[in-house]
This record gives sequence, C-alpha cells and structure tokens, in this order.
Amino acid sequence: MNKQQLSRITSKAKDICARSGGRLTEKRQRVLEILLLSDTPLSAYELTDAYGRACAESMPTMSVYRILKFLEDEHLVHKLNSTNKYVACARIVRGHAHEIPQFLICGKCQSAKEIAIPTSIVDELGKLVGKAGYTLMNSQLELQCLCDQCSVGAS
Amino acid sequence: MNKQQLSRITSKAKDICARSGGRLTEKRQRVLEILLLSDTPLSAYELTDAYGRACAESMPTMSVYRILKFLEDEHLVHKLNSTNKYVACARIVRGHAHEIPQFLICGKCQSAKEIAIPTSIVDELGKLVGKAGYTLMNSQLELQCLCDQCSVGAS
DNA sequence: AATAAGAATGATATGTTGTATCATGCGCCC
DNA sequence: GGGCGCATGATACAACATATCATTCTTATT
Repeated sequence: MNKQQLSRITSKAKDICARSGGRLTEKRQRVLEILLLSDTPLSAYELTDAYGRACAESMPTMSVYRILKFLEDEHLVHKLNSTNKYVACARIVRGHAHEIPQFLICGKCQSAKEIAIPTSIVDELGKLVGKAGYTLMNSQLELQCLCDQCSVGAS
Repeated sequence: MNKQQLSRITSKAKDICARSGGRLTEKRQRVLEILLLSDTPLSAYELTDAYGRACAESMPTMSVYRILKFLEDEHLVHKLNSTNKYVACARIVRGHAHEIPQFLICGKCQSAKEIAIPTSIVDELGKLVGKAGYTLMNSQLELQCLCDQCSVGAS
C-alpha cells in the first residue's frame, strides 16, 4: 500500500466517523494506519510497541484499547476472538459495503484474510442454529487455515 | 445427568485414554466430571474453584491447565477460543463418533451447545477458502447466539 | 520387596490480555 | 474566556496462560 492509497483510505475513514458524530483524531488515525500497513493482525500490546516505534512517542496500552474500541464501533477494525488480535476492516481498503466479516487465519504466518461468505451459506447456518434451539446473533467466522504461500514453503 | 450415566461416561473415557496409552487418573476424571455436570463452559480458574469446592482439597491452576490439555488431546474436552472456556465433548455424552465440533454459544446465559454441521456446508466453506488462496485446517466454529430460553425470557 | 525410569502433579514465577477508575488535557460553543 | 464534553494519560488490578524446576506416584524389572 502506498502513501496515496493510505491517505485516500484515512480520508474515507474520517468521513465514516464524522457521519456517526465521532472524530478520527491523529492518534486514532495513526493506530488505524499501523493496522492498515501490517501484514498480520496485531495484539493491543504489539500495537503499543508499533506506535512507539512509528511515532517517537509512546502511548499507554489503555489508550490503545480505547482507540481500538472506537475503531471497532465505527467498523473500521475487527477483533479476531480466536487470537486476540486486531485487523483493519477490508471494506475501507477495498471500498465495498460493510458485510459480516469472515476471516481466514493462516496458522503458520499468522496472516488473516477477510472474505465475504455467500448469503446462502449464512442462511443455511442460521436454519441449523434455529433447529438446535438457538438464534444466530453474529456470524463472524474465524477459520483456521494454511495460506497457499505457507503450503508451498512447507512442501 | 445421574450417577449411573456419569459412571458409564467416565468408564468410556477411560477406555479412550487407554487406547492411546494415556491414563484417566482420579484428578483428571474429577475435572472431566465437573465439566460434564456443568451447565455452562468453565474457565480454567472456575474449574480450579469448582474442584476445590467438590473435592475438599485444592488443585493448583497449573495442574488444571495440564489436565485440560490432556483431556483436549484425548478429544474429551474442547476449548472455546472465543470465550477461553472449556466444555466436555458431546461425543462421549451422546455416544456418537467424533466430528469436527461446532458450538452455539448463548450470549446471555453462556450455555454452549455442540452440534454437527452437515458435510455439505463444511465442503462449501472449504471450496470458498480454497478460492481465497487458503486451505481449511480446522473448521471448529463458535457461533454467537441467543438460546430459545433466553429469547423467551427477554421478550 | 528394592529400585530405577518415566509419568503426573505441586509450587513458584512470570508473561499476556483486558478492565476499572480517577486525573489531566484539549477543542468547541456560547 | 469560561465552562462543558470528549479524548487521553496514569495507575492499579483482574483474568487467562505458560515456563520451569521440584516432588510424588506408577510401573516394570530384577
């Protein structure tokens, strides 16, 4: 991702925040940028370190958590529950509408790819869940995978 | 679950362990029993407490983690990654073959139900994952739901 | 039965993730 | 420019998890 793309994305993120009455402050923007530029999801503490390295001033981890919560509420960032790490939302990168996110997480290189799963599959899941006596509230899936690059490397 | 059922299950668990060269010691059996009798998944620390209450002697949390790891390796217990809690595997309760586990987790009462998802859906997921450049390694899903009892209560 | 080897457990320390709470700074509106 | 509300800092602590070394218990062998 080059600087121009990054600035286009953060400008869009600012709009998104503004529409909901929030503000993408400089610190929030920096945290988002670190996530956008990272190859892998980052934990709150890894973000704290990365912030310190990138910005020459440090940020308390508490603030990182608060900023992550803000960015999650704005749907600019997702939390991966299976790894306790955070990723920038693909919609602001690729420009499509917000969907229920699904993640493929490589167990070797830790990369995570956000994909959209067809409504049909989600509907089928919903029906199954209904038969079992439950109602699906959120279908963010996190699938443990191996990415093609790592498959090749291992072979 | 009554005592007879419990003893039938633990006896089966013993066989499973024996076949793989492991031993279901008394402490391991007690931890498994606590999970079998619990309405909800339990964290390692909750298990430590429950063990202390049930057995009049306490167990270090470290040992609980080790025992959980053993039980997981024997596929007698599953870990829910989204909540960091542990549940007894349904196969030893209901007697069917081991399948890739899927969990419905009620966001209100925390109950968790283990279900099996049809191969067709898992296959479809696998194909999608393949198209995205990944290989599915494990399709344990943890779906955030509301159980019918809690739905009724809330209405 | 004595003993040696290996498995299971205990004890202690520490690392990682996350929340609670109160204080301080900063921008905006009248 | 004074006050209000949002954002951030600082500190403490809770919850989850692992590393490591010591001790105890089993089991096989003699």
